[in-house]
Amino acid sequence: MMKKYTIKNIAELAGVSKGTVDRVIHKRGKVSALALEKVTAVLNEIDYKPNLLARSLKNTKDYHICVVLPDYTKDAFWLPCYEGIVAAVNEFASFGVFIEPFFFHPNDVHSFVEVNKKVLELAPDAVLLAPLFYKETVGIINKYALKNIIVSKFNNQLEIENTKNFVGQDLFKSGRIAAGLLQMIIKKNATIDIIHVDEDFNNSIHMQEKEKGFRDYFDEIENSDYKIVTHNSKQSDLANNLDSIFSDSFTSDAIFVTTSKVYEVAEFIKSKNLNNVKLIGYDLLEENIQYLKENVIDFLIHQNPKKQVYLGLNYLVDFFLFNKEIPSKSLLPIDIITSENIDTYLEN
Amino acid sequence: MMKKYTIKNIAELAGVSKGTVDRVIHKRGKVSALALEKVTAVLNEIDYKPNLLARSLKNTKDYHICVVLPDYTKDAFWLPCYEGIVAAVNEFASFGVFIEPFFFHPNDVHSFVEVNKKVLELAPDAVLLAPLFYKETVGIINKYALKNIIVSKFNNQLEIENTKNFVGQDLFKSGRIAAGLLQMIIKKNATIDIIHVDEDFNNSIHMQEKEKGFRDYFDEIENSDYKIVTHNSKQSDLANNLDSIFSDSFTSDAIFVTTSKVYEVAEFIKSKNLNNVKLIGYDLLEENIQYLKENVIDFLIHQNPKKQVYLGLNYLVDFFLFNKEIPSKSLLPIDIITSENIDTYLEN
DNA sequence: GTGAAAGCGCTAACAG
DNA sequence: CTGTTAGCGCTTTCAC
Repeated sequence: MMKKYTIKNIAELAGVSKGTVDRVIHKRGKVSALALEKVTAVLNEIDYKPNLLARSLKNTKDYHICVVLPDYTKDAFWLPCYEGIVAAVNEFASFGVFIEPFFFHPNDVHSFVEVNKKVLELAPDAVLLAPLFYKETVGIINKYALKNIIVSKFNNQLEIENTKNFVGQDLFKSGRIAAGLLQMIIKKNATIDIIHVDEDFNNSIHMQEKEKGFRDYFDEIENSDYKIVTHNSKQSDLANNLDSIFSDSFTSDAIFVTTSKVYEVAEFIKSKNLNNVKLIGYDLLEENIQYLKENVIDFLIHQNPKKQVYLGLNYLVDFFLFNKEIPSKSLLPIDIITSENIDTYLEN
Repeated sequence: MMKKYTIKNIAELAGVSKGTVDRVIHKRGKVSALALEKVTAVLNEIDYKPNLLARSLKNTKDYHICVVLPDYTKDAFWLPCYEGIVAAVNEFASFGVFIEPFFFHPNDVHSFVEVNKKVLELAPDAVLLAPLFYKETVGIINKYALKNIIVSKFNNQLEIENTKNFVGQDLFKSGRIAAGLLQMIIKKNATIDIIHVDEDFNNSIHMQEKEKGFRDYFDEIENSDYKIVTHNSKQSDLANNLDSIFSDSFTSDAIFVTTSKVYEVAEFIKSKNLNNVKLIGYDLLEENIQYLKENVIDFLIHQNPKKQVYLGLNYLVDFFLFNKEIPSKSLLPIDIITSENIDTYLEN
């Protein structure tokens, strides 16, 4: 067990003052060659770890972080993100960090732009945002950059300059995972339908990436002939589309829904008693959990939105308070959820 | 956005001194009714959050935590635990917390006792331990308690008095999860073998709990007749036992291995070309990962030992530094791992 | 180029 | 019972 050193100790050992030690440690210059040498000699001898609490205390500055995300009353997918924010607000308030959520309408570019304008005027220290709309995000991010506001993204991995980091999942892989799971529980060369359910198509890059991964998996299987058909459907047209998927001339063995709207498909399957149709989709919405427990949905893939937001905020806080580096990208594990392990995730 | 208040602010608002405010906040008494009233009035008005950095800085005490766990060179299961320790050591050293690992031999009660004796003499502030041996653990924990050393447990949930908390998983549930996964990929009323592979039987409560959950799941399925046979096998006898499981007169459709030694079974299955036998087991050991990727193992259940240790340590640190409460029990999510999502867990 | 000193917010010791 | 004061470790300002 080694002794703990403070700046004062080092100053004494090197025969200089605390101020000089500090200048050396932070490379602030204005140090004579001799002093520099004496201090570095000591530093090399011992294992000095600055006391991060003290360092941060000195900096009595308050930090302000805004989170820009879709309104969870419009799309329940975003509810856990809000919970992540609430958790972070409580956790970090005691350290002088204020976190504030700002909501936009998930299908309305205009509200996205407006809300970002508002945030821009507030000039917080950092913004964590769900960049649903590519073009508009590019514009707004540049404005943030001009004001030296740090921007982090979560959930949607748009390749954009000037952002500090991204927290989310690898969507291609998540598509492959869905495919791997389905393959295990369906017969060889089955007929599979991919359904992209979304009100608008702002989510389309997301969904396409998942589809690519899904198809990639089945393409790799040798001597096989799975029939995979893709459908784009607005939520409102879904019933019609499903009717035709299960019409006399067609039928489906399994369905992969690329969004959290899988409960809509589950409802249809349950009502039509299509008990043999395998179903896989995304996210732990109330309705999805219900259908999972009833085994209408076989698997859910957990995108962990709460953790995404919390982690994104945590990175920023550690950066501000303790100068910790932020990784440019953190891809979270992709959790497979069944009716059996769901509870262990909900307890959290 | 609300203003941030300090003790000084409150003192001014209440017309008393900082000392008095501190006494009120910490209920240290020795405060006149009038002063008490004035201060509480102010506290009710505003939302005061003490600056935890400052509070902790004042307390210049160093904390010492010992982790007692099996030697990972004897059983690779414990390697990630060690990694969790290393991560925590680096993370928390800057806050004046020293964390030190102590290893015992996983099959040797004696070494467990000896190592705990050594730790006891060091008299750290807290001990995080993997309580492999029930009886001996009870004895040692009482000795820790006498010295006011906080004890936390991880991995093995022995019901023991005088411990601060437990981090681990619900083993019964993990057995059910294994069952649910197998059921999806085997034919109805298949023959299933449960194999408890372990050198000694110190792990037996662990394994039995998993078996209970596993059987519970199949018992619940109506109108079914799955044939489930349990085998206890030392690692050294495993080949013989497997030979008899797959002898002419018997055969198995699926195997559930209740420990991380599933790779031993995988090796057998691969060498005998038993391609149709489904296999599920525990933990992300190198060998297990290899067989998972080759699809010899169908599923692994991830017990997240690294996270268990890190979280256990994190609780202790937050308790020491910031007085955060420690939950008496935290059950981690039970992750389902396939050849497709394994990489997303390894990147971490 | 360097040291001395002040102060971040909180706690604890001490004098009154 | 209460106010003042010193000091945790670090940073920053200000004389010299």
